[in-house]
Amino acid sequence: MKPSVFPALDLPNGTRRSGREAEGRVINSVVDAVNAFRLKAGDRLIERELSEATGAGRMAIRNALVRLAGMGLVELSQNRGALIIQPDADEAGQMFEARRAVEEMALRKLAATIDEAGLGELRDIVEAEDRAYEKGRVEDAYRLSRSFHLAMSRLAGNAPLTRFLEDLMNCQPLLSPERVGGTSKFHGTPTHFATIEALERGDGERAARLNSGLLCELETTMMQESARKAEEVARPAGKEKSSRNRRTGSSAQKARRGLQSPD
Amino acid sequence: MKPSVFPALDLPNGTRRSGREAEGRVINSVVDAVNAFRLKAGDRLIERELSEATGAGRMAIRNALVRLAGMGLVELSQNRGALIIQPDADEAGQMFEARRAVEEMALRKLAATIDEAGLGELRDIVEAEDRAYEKGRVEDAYRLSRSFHLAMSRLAGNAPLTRFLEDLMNCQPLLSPERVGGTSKFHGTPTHFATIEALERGDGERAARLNSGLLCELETTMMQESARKAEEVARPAGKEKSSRNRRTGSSAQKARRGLQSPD
DNA sequence: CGAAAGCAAATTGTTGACAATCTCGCGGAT
DNA sequence: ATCCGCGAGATTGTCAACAATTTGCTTTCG
Repeated sequence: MKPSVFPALDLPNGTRRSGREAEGRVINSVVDAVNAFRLKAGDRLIERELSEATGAGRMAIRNALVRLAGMGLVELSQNRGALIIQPDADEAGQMFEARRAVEEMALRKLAATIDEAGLGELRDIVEAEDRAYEKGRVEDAYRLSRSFHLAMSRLAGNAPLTRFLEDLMNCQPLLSPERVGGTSKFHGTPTHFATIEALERGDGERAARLNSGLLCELETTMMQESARKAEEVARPAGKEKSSRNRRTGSSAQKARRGLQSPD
Repeated sequence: MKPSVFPALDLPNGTRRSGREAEGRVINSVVDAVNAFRLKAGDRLIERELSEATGAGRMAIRNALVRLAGMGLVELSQNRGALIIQPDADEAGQMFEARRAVEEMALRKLAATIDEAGLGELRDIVEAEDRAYEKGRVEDAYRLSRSFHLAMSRLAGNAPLTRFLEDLMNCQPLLSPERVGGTSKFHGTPTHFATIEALERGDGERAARLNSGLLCELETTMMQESARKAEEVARPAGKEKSSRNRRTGSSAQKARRGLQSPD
């Protein structure tokens, strides 16, 4: 029995195989698997596997894949199915830049409009994030950091920008070969606390600057991580013409199932 | 014979009924119809009609509708098909705000990176826009203005932000009951020229300020237009509890075919 | 031994028929 | 006269079978 990238997800007896509900289940499965690093850039999404994992019918799965493509998380190619996108360094930089633009706007607006309830919500998230870091629960910390940035955008009250930010954040795990932000190297909570303080004082400029600085740090860290990994890979087998060649490569695509098996 | 919302679009003999190509044809038809004000907020998109208009098979049409929903242009509801979205005043404001955020970022970046070729491209577009205005070709002027804003974003070199801006601009015709920007009331080319000059001098701040100011003016004009229209409609029949009620209304949905027929 | 051709399995794309649901006009009752 | 139920038609949702394409392996030839 082969292990699946997706969690067991035993279906409650009455769960429908199709419909809008099933479509959402598929989308969540993929997004969660990407966020948990069970799916990596370039991995193939095979309809049968998704069907077995989520219990959804083919129609629901195909719709989900089209929507995931619209979210920019997967790439559809004719007769060859769906791949998780493989952003190169340039595309990754653009995504960070877009995140900065969206969050800057949100923070400037938020400083002028946030109320005590909103501040409380943000504080609760960052405190939970801090506790998760201290206890070494990187998975939770990662999720809470994500919640924090998303909550800032949501509280700013711009739905289209928030949806866009959500899409960008779903791509984030694909920008670097391994998780960054849960390790000792990178710890965002101090800046998160400072950002909340700035918002409290109504200083939107400072909040925006703090946040953009954090995102720049994160970007730098992830790029270094990528470069290090790329060098490691290039050392033993230095014959590849370009890192982009994996896209047409054959057996490399097979490296799925959560653990990479480089040949 | 009933008139269609969609242009004739005689299919070349070898045109396929399905596949990626047909999907794109359907998407373009809908986007074009919205931009040309042949489709209005709340209109239903019926699979059979789309099929007849574009020559696409049902599969291609359903995929296209899912993608259009992802673009935020249509709303899908179970067993009831696809409707063009009906943004209320608040949602419309958010879309303008999002546009300002994206274009501000693009212009600040562009001022530092644009070259003579880019400036030439922008100048060509605005000059054509100006000529179109003078000759009263509002359709062309509208399209060229759109091209101008999109070109600025594209030249700034951020693909995700440009795609997002494209989606936002596709929704723009739905934010006001009738075309704004081709009438004598609103003329954007002087500001467009000034923005190019600012970019030429490397003054990104001024370019961003000019553009945001233009967008604010446009927003104000469109909101006034909306308010005026709403008042007109409310005068004869003042019993509606909320403008949002049309969403569940029955016969009002039937008001399609380019000309509205209020009962 | 390496490379090209070919074959079989796996995967995706498409179609048509059928089922489920919604819409809207019609008729009857209050 | 108005409201409620109802049923035919229209529209969307689902499925299973089939077609087309790709993929990876094997075979064969140089």
